[in-house]
Amino acid sequence: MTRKKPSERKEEIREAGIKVIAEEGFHDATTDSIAEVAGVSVGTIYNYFSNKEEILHYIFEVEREKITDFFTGLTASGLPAEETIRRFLKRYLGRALKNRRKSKLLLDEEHRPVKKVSMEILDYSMLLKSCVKELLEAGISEGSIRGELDPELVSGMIIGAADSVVVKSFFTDDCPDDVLEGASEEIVETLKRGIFNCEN
Amino acid sequence: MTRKKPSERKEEIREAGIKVIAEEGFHDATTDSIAEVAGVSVGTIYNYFSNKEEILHYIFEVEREKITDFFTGLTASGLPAEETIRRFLKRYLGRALKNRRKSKLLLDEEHRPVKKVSMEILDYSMLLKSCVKELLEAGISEGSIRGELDPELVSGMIIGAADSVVVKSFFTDDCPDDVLEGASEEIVETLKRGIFNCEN
Amino acid sequence: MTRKKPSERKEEIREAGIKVIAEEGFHDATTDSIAEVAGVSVGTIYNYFSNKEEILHYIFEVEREKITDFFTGLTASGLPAEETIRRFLKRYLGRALKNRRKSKLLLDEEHRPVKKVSMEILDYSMLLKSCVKELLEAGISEGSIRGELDPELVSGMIIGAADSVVVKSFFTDDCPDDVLEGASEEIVETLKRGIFNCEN
Amino acid sequence: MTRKKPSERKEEIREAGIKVIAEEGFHDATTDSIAEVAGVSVGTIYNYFSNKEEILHYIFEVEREKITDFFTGLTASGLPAEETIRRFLKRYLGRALKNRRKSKLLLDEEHRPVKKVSMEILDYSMLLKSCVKELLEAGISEGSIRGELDPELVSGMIIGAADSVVVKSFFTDDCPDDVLEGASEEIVETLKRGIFNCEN
DNA sequence: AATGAATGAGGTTTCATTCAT
DNA sequence: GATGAATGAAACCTCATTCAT
Repeated sequence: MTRKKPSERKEEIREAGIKVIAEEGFHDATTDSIAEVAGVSVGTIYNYFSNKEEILHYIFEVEREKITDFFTGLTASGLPAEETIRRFLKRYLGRALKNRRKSKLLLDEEHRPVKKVSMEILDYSMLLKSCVKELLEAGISEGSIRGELDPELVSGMIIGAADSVVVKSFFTDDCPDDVLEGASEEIVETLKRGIFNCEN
Repeated sequence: MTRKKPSERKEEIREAGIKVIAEEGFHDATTDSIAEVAGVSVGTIYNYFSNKEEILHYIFEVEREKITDFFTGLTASGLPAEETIRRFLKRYLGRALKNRRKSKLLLDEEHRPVKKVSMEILDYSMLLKSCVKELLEAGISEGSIRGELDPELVSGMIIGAADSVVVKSFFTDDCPDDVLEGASEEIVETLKRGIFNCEN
Repeated sequence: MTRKKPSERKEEIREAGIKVIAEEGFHDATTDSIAEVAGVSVGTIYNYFSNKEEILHYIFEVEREKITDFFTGLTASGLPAEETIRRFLKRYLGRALKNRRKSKLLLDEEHRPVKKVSMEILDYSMLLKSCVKELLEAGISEGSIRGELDPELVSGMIIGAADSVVVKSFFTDDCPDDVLEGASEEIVETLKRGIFNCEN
Repeated sequence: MTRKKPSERKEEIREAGIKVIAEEGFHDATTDSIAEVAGVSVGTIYNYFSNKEEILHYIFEVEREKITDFFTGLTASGLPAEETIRRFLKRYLGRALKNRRKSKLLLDEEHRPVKKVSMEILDYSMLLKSCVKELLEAGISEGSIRGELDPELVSGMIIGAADSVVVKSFFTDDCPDDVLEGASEEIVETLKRGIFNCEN
C-alpha cells in the first residue's frame, strides 16, 4: 500500500472499525473485515493498535475527546445553565442523528465488559452523564436549578430522553434535522414545566 | 444425576445463566461454565435450549413476562396515572436493586444484536419504555398529564432516570431499600415540578 | 410400550434402521431417530443391540442370510450354471428394485470401515461376489463355462452390471418389473455372446 | 511455518487428506490428524478449504480431472473402440494398483451422501462409467460393438470387473504390474468371447 | 511500515451410551 | 423390559494475533 502519514492510517482504521462494529457488533466484527474495509492488511492494524479491543477504546476515546472539547467551551461560555443544557443536547442529538451508525455502536457497546482498562475510561455514557451533571450543578450554584434535586438522577433522565430519540431514529427514516430541533427543545421544556397538569 | 422435573432443570440453567452472563458478559460466558454453575453437564443444557443464545432469550423472556404480569395488574387497578407510574418505578427499582447481578445483565445485554428473534421480542428496555409510555398516555387521557408531551420521549426520561439509579448502585454497597423509596419518589417529584426554579 | 415378543421388537428396530440409515447415511442416522421411527425409546435399542454399529451389522446379517438361503437352494437344484446365474441375478435384481431404499443402504454402506467385526462378516458385496463365483466355478466344472476365465473377475463383472441397473433405478421412476426381466436376461446374454461383433 | 506457494500447501493437505481418510474413513478422519499429517496447523486447512467435506470434494475433483484429461486424449486418438477400452482399463488399473490407499478411499467414499454439491459432480464412479459408456457408444457407432447392447449396463460390467481386481489387491501383496497387464487383457478378452463355451 | 499465511487455543455443539426410575 | 433425562468426550471450526518476507 502507498505510504501515508501514520495518523491518517490510524484514522482509516478507526473509521472502518466504526462501520464494521456498528454493523456486526464488537464480537462479530473480525479484524479481517475491519482491515478490509480500511483498505489495509490485518498486520497493519497491529502497528497502530495493540489488539482488537484497543480499536474500540480508541473509538470511544475520540468521541470522549470531542465531547470534552465541546463541553469545555460550553462551560467557559458563561451562559446560564438552561441554555448550556439546551446547547449540549442539541449538539449531542445533532451528531447522533447525523451519524446513526456510530450512535448505534456507542449505544450497543457502551456496557461492554472491559478487562484491561478501567471502566471509567471506556464508559462513554458515564461521561455524557457527568457532563450533564456538571451543567446541572452549575445551575444549582447559580440558583436557576432547584437545589434539592439529585444531579445524577436528573442527568440520567436527560440522557435517557435524548437516547430515546436516537433509538427511535434507528427505526425511522424521517429527516433528522427537524427532529433534532424539536427534540432538544422538548426535553428542556419538559424539564422546565414538569409533566403533570395543574398542580405545580 | 437424579432426574428432576424439566421445569426445575430449565430454571436451574436459567439462574446459572444469569450468574455467569452477568459476571462475564454473554460472549465470555462459556456453556461449560454455565453448566458447571447449574450443576449439570453441558449436554443437559442442550436438552433444554437449542443453543447458547436461547438461554439469553429465555432470561429476557422470563423478565418480560414478570413485567407484563405486573403491568397488567397495574393498568387494571384504576389508579391515577401519577400513582401507577410511582408504583411501576418502585417495583422496577425494587427488583433491580435487590438483584443487581441480573440487572447488570439486563442492562449490558439488552442491545445485543439478535439473529433469530425479532428485536421487539428481545428488547427488554423497549418493553419497559412502552409500559411507561402507556401509563403516560393513560394520564394524558385522564387529563392529569399534559397533552402536548411526547410520551415516548418522557418514557425514555423516566427509564433513563431509573437506570441511572441502578447503574449507580453497581458501584456502591449501601442499603438498597432506602435508595429505592427515595429514588422512585424523587423521579416522580422531579417530573411533577420540573427542574428549574421560579419560572413555572 | 405394550409388551411384544423380543423378536418383533428387534425386527422393528432393524426396519427403522434401514429407513433412517438409507435416508441419512450411517453416520448421520442418530439412534434417537431410529428409535423414533421404530416407535421405541433409545434405551430399548440397547436391549437388543450393544451399539449403533450392531444395527448395521444386523441389517447386513439378515440380508446375507436371505442370500445364503436362496443360494443353498439354488446350488442344490442341479440346474445348469447358466440357469443358476440367471436365477440368482433375477432374484437379486428383483429384491433390489422392489426395495430401493434398502438397496441404497446396502450399496452405500458396504464399504464402511469396520472396527470390531471381521470384514468378511460385514462385506455384503463380497458375499454376493463369492456366490456368483461359486456358480461360475460350478459351470467350469460342468464344462459349460470356459476354464481359462478368472471366476473372481467375472463375478465382479456380473455384480457390477447388476448394480449398474440398481443405481440407475435410484434416479428413475419407471416400473421395476419390466426392467428386472430385461436386465437379468441382458446380462446373461452379454456374457454369452460377448460385446464385440463378428470376431467371436 | 515458512511460507509456501498456496498451490503447494493445498496439495500437501490434499495428500494428507488421502492418507488419513483412506485409513480411517471420512468420518473418523479428524481435521486435526489431517493437519498433523500435512505438517500444518488446523487453522491452515481452513485457509484452503472451507470445511472438511471440501477436502474430500477436492480429492475427487483432482481425480476426475486426471481421468477427464486422459479420456480426452484417448477419444481424440482415433483408435478403435476395443483398443481405447483396453487402454482406459490399463490406465485405470495401473493407477489404482500403484496407489492402493487412494483407491480404497475412492471406492469407500464414492457413495458418501453429499449435501452441497450435486451428486453428479462428486460421483467418481459415475464418471468412470460414463467414460466407458462413451467408448462403448463410439464402438457401436463404428460398428465394432453390437448395437443391441445397453452401454450403461456394459460399462457397469467393465468397471465392476476392474474394481474386483482393485479390491482383491487390497488383500494381497503380489506385484501389481503383472496383475495389471493380465487383468486388463482378461477383461477385454472376456468381453470379446463371452464366458460360455461352445454356444456362441 | 506493510503484508497475509500460519498459528492453535478454545468455544459450541452433537450424539452414542448409561442407568435410575 | 422400557423409558428418556443426563452424561461428557470429542469434533469442527473461528479468528485474534504473530512474524518472516
